[in-house]
Amino acid sequence: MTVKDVAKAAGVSVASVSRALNGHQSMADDTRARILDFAARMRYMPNGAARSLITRRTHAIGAVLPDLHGEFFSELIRGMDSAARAHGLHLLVSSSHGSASEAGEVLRALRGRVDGLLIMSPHADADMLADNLPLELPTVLMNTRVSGGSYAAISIDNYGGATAMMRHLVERGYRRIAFIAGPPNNFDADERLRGYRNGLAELLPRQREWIFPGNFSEESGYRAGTEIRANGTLPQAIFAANDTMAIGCLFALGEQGINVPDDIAMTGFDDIPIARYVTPPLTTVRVRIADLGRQALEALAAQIEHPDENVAEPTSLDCEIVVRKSCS
Amino acid sequence: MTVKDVAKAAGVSVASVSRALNGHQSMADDTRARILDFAARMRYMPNGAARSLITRRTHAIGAVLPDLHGEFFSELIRGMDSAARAHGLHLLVSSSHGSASEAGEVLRALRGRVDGLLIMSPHADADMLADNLPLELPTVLMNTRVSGGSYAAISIDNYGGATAMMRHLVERGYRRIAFIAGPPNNFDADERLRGYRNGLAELLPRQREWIFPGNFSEESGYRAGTEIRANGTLPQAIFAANDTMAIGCLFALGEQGINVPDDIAMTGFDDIPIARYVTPPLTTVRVRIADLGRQALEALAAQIEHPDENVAEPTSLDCEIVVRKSCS
DNA sequence: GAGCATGATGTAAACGTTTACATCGCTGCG
DNA sequence: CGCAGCGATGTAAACGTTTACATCATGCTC
Repeated sequence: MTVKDVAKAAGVSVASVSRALNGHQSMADDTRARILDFAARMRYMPNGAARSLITRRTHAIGAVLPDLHGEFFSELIRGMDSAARAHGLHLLVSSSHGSASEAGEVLRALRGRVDGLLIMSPHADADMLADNLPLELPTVLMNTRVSGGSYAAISIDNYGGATAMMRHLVERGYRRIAFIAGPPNNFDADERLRGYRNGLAELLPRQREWIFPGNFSEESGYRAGTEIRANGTLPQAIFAANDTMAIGCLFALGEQGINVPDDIAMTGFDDIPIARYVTPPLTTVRVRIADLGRQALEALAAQIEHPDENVAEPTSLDCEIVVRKSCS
Repeated sequence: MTVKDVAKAAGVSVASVSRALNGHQSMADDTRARILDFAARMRYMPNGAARSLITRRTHAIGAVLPDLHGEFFSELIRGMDSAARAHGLHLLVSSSHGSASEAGEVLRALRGRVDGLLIMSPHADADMLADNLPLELPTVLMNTRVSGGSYAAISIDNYGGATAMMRHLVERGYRRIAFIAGPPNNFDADERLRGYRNGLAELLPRQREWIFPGNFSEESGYRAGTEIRANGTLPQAIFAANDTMAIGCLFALGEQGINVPDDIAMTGFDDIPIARYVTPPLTTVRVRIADLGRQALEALAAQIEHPDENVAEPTSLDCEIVVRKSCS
């Protein structure tokens, strides 16, 4: 079923069929109606690849993500998707590239398939992008440390959120505050850690840092929770670099009979939907994840529609503390 | 940057460039190396649209989903994605089509962009599919009531899981069992409801049905939880049609000082990752969601690779009861 | 040394669209 | 009547690949 078949059936040229389908103006109304009728009857559907080839538009945008695990990405994709469909764009998701070379391959494979790229990847540094991105391909970087000029970037204000949380904990009277870190070399994780460290140094200069390793997974939070007694004295509060770890940790504490918030306060980061449903409900830093996705897509769409304009300044999304019962 | 530019630079024909890039056999090793070298230096990346046009392969598959909310879809997409990348396929996700016509549009828009389709949609009945799907496009239906022949289908054994849960509750001695239903006209929701009803009728013929409306959202579970006292006597157990509602309900019960499982037992369906982290941990029906996605994609890939073979019989994925503390 | 098989490379058609340009037939005006 | 102008339609080029087929050089066999 191609445009030719429809043309032959309707007794017109391919150009007319194309014009009828794309709603061009200078056409006799009855001709258009007849063509559309034939097209519908024949179940003709234009071939996207052929169309993309000539129009240089695919109406698809690629989202390159580090992972798809958990509610964070679910929310992120949801935000992107809703904005995408508002712009008539499709969303191509790609994920879990362990290495920079794998991430590079993904990027290269997307050439000619998408009109723009949304990239969130620990491997996305300036060199890697330059190596693997076609020039002139609209791109928005999310939560990345690459900055300065050539790409648009949008981030969560991880640092601001983490310091705000530290301030909150200190105001509530907590002093011995431990931190469960995210994966090394992860932008968000690093920024949150930096917020913890600087917050501690500024607000409680006497206190030592107390950091458990983690990798954003429930399991790593759980592990941190089981090691909490290891060096004798308990912390008064634990600040996990994301909610998922906080929940894993909460679970481990529960198993040991440690009461939250009476024995230890617990806080997280992200405010994933279930944070309010765990026991006790989790005090956390709200990140409007879906908004992040939505705004990133909007920025990308703007770039696609106005390719000549300069790329926008890096934007960052404010966070806000959500107080619940996990922190008295 | 096209194949022509590379050819010119390397002083060969476009055919040679194409052959070098695609690893064809009959080529002098040094020629190939030289071409590859030029291609790399010039940052040449083949245009996917052009390639698709001639090869009739896009290496993309479309996932048409009803929604993207919550961990269910996150897991599903993750399962699909991991299988997809194992087959060298990209995943195009599309979601939240409220109406049949909107869903139809999505399907049509995918023509020529994908090698196959994974469809999970309440609107996907036989007619609608016939109207909007190009003939011969490999398709796998997920959790749908359409059956019988023309399309491959893979489902969760919702009915079996729900009856198994009823059996479990009855064995534990619960008699007054309420059910929080999912959205009307949703295949999974209907099957689970059917499991509750038939289970009740068979195992406890004396007991009346007790059904709260819901729509799979936390909020609707919460609402059901607040109405639990409405008709005087409390149920002994509540079986929610999915975990998300069970968690919302748990939260509402907690607010009213109703103890789970001592006052009321609570069970869900899906075993989403956080089900084990709520308090009390949720007894539920485990559905291997990621596996569902993975197997659907495998079935689709098989269809794509062997288009001549008959479509496989509808498959269904067994569920299993996961006993946790929410049900003594 | 002629003929031939073989392997390397080039030429050009094909994929299914869109669109610039050409053509054609009217209408209306001088 | 002739011609400009215009609206409707057709023709064909272009998009960037892949690949069937043609060509060509090489080396081998007899």
